[in-house]
Amino acid sequence: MVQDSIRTLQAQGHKATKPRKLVLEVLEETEKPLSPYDIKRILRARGKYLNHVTIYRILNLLCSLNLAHKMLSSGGFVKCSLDAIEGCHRFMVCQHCGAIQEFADKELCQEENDFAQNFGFHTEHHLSEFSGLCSQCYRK
Amino acid sequence: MVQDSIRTLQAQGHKATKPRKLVLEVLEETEKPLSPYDIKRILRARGKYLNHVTIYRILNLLCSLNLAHKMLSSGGFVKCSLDAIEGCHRFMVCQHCGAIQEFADKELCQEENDFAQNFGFHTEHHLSEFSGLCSQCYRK
DNA sequence: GGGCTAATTGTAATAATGTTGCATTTAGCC
DNA sequence: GGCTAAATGCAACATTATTACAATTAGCCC
Ligand SMILES: [Mn+2]
Ligand SMILES: [Mn+2]
Ligand SMILES: [Zn+2]
Ligand SMILES: [Zn+2]
Repeated sequence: MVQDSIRTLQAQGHKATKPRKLVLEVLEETEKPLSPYDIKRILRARGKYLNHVTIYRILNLLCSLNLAHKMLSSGGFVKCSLDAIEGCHRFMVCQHCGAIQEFADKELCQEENDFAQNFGFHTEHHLSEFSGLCSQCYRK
Repeated sequence: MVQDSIRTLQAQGHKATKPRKLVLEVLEETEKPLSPYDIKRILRARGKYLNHVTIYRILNLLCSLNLAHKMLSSGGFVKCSLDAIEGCHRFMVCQHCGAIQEFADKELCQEENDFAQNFGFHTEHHLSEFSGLCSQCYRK
């Protein structure tokens, strides 16, 4: 919910501005990764004008608060729906329809940590992205 | 080894050109993610001049043959050292020194496939990146 | 509600990154 | 050593991203 994100913003001392609400709404409705200029175009089509500099700044802020995430493969931004496990960002991306599905799994984190440990590597953050077909697209 | 990559190139019907060797050498020596323009700068400092368009094209080719990989988090390119499991690209990145370590693990792939299956998602490709500290940097 | 002020946004200019079409060069082959 | 398809270079352009500073606004106080 956009409203939840707004509350988190305010709880951290940031203002609930109109541009921030607009960006959050677009991300929430679209449910697909969007570039800053995608967001600008979508808003323009609705008669709302945001400067691209503003959009960049808003996306940076949202990511720093884990309210949005920059997709690894495409570089597009999505709204985070889960309270991610600290430093862990995982998504499935349908390569047919583009829909994304966020997920989290403590066990997977643990196994990855153990695995890396074998290399002497001390893991702090996990990023992972699966691409494939969502259930709807797979049926076809 | 650069020589291995060159052989793979030729085996696939591509030419072993001087620019391709230069790009492979830089990637191999550096062992850190590099942008196309990073590569251009490094070569220029050595008195070698490659057009950025050429570098883009070489990196595209190398990635399409799985001889290089575009890092998820930074967008930089690295030389692949392993014959990756089909459609699976995994790296650890030291957030202190920037060194990267490629890895592969069939079991992890299987677990991820199973996990996604619970969402009805049919996984084809796995991308993952851990960030943390390599053994050297961790000791300090 | 109306003013105050720090936070936020807009503007303009610039930098960095990436792409395209076509001329020129070169690797691999005979 | 020539031939030719493949690869590279060049020029122009398009897109994406950042910076400095001016204008606006959200949240707060009264
Ligand atoms: Mn993230
Ligand atoms: Mn790859
Ligand atoms: Zn789908
Ligand atoms: Zn390190």
